[in-house]
Amino acid sequence: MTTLSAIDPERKVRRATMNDVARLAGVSIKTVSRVVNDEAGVHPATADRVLAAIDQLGFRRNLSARNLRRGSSTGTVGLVLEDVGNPFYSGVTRAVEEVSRLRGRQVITGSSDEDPARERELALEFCSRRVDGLLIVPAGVQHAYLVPEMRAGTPVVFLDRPAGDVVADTVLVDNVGGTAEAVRHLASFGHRRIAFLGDAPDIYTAGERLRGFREGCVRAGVRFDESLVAMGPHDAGSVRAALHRLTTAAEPATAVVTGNNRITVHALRALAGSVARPALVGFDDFELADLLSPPVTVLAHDASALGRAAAELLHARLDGDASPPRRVVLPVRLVARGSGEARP
Amino acid sequence: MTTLSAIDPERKVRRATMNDVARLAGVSIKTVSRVVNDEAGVHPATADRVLAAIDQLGFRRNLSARNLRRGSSTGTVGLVLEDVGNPFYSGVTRAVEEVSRLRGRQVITGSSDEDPARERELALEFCSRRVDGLLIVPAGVQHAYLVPEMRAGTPVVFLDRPAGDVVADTVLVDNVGGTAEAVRHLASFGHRRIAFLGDAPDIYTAGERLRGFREGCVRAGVRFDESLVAMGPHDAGSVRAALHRLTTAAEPATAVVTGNNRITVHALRALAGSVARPALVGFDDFELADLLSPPVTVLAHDASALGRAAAELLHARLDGDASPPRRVVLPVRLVARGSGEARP
DNA sequence: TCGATCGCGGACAACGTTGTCATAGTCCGC
DNA sequence: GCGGACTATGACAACGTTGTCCGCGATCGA
Repeated sequence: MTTLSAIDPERKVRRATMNDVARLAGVSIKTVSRVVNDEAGVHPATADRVLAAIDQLGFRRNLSARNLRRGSSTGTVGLVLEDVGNPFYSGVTRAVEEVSRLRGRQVITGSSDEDPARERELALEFCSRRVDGLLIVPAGVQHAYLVPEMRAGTPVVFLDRPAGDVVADTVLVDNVGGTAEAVRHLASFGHRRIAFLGDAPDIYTAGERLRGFREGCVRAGVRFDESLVAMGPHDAGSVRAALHRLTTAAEPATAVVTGNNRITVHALRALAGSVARPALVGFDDFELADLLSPPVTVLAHDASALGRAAAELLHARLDGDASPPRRVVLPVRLVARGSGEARP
Repeated sequence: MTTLSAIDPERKVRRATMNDVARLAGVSIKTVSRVVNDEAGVHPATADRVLAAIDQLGFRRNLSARNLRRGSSTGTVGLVLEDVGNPFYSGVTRAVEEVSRLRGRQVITGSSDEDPARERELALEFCSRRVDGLLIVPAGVQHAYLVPEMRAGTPVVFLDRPAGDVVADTVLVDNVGGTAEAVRHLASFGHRRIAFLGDAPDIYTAGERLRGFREGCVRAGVRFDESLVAMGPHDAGSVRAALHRLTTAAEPATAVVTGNNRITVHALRALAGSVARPALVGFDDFELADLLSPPVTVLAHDASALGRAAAELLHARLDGDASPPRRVVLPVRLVARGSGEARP
């Protein structure tokens, strides 16, 4: 095994083009193209010469040029989400990558950090790169900026949250049904003072989950108390403060529904060590929830399923599916593990 | 707010080009180019006409063509790792994205699933797309295939594991030192029968951590016992089986060092509920480790730091840094939380 | 033996953009 | 009124690739 030097003094070597290969092999550039593309009609001996030249020069065809010339697919898909670092979205990313790979496409990702301007910037940048399609977890509610792109034939699928003002394929999870189920579950154990701790209400999922919470209260015959709702806290400190307020009020909450995985984790950390812990059901499943004590009852839904469904929808569009836009709602399952089963 | 139709009957609209814009605005294509690129020397009135035409046609310049023509940067970076879905790597991805964004580059990712062929395929595919640089978590040990690319000026930075047979920038964590420290820690609490549960030994990090384990034993005056080493198990079942074997042997292990986050999690799940749990120190930190009971002592290192260091090294190369290849080793910190502090 | 066919290879244009250079018009000072 | 400097714009080629079409020699069928 020889160890090869990485950074050569002879740095500024121009990349070999088909022209260079053709010259070295003593054929025309078109013949090189034929060899590279496995086209028929090249004499084996000629092909060998060409392949040798390709090898010698380290030639690698320029996909930009190819795509430009062919005017067809660039073999890429753009994925705009909130944060690739969040385990939930990284699960989505992985699934999207998986599906796309099977369809011969690469994934370009970008994190919007809940900033609508950044979402737009990323999506349009991807369009400039002529991605074949876009998968977007919307940060904002205005998506008219995508209309020219969609009209130009770039299919767009929204996931996790719907678009504000365009009609397009959308894959969601059952936020309302899930949260309502959490309330029903807690009420069935006798809880009457149930709090909801959610993210900023202008985030679609947060709003929907609050709606589900409200509906769940109505259905379970539990009084919906505005003062038991805290929308917005999503970092450790604010979650801790909100939780403190909710559990030390005059009529304190005996149970809490947390609106997403991050809030759940912050809440668990805030509650660790406290004596009288409220019962808790968290939206989003997370690793090790089963190993905590008490194990955490969650509203589970599958990040992979979400990514897979969205990517498959997108690829169906790319394969020519021109049916009306679809809205897919994936189920949410309550996984009872213990934290939601304590009596008040 | 008007709701706009997504999939039009008038689908097959060709994307507008600068030519179309030029025709509509009644100027030459070059003038459009000037407006799009904010070049000086265009009459404001002309520029307005052009901008109006751009807006009307939904023109968005084709970056493929631009990059082809300019022959310069494509503004992309390729990231090949094992699995974007793994929280550790998604942290890396996020950091890489962050750094790249500040430098004006997009990230294309691909998961190799520990398959060297797939790693190679992905890396070369990225090269065909003319990424400005490559970040690779090697799956295999042969990287000679990258030499032509590196010679052609594509900088490559390896992260988390070194390359097999090329000299290039590399960012690693202190695997040996970390694991040795774990052994020292356990030994200081009186453990003499310490087991190591690692991934397949042909994975670099697994091998290094085993080496660190061995060194740690020597230094701590603990007998290194081959029979207390299990290399390879990395799914729930095999980890459970290995753990069972190690803790029920004639001279059972009283403490275990687990070789990465997945193995740690499987081990914790296998040990949950068992009465006499061995002390445990896991390589890689993970969310909620502090909330388990007992809280899990880990060898922590920062995924973000790893990604950031690698991405910054890469961008330094892209900015012309031609110094000899560097090897950066990031520290590993033992975070004592409880699971490693039980006496035998 | 002659025309038809086939296998192989090449010349050329085009994809959408930008760098270079040219040109027509305007304005200034002397 | 004229040279020169400057402004605004355009014509053209080129980036690296592939599709179209054409040519040349060999082989084949009648």
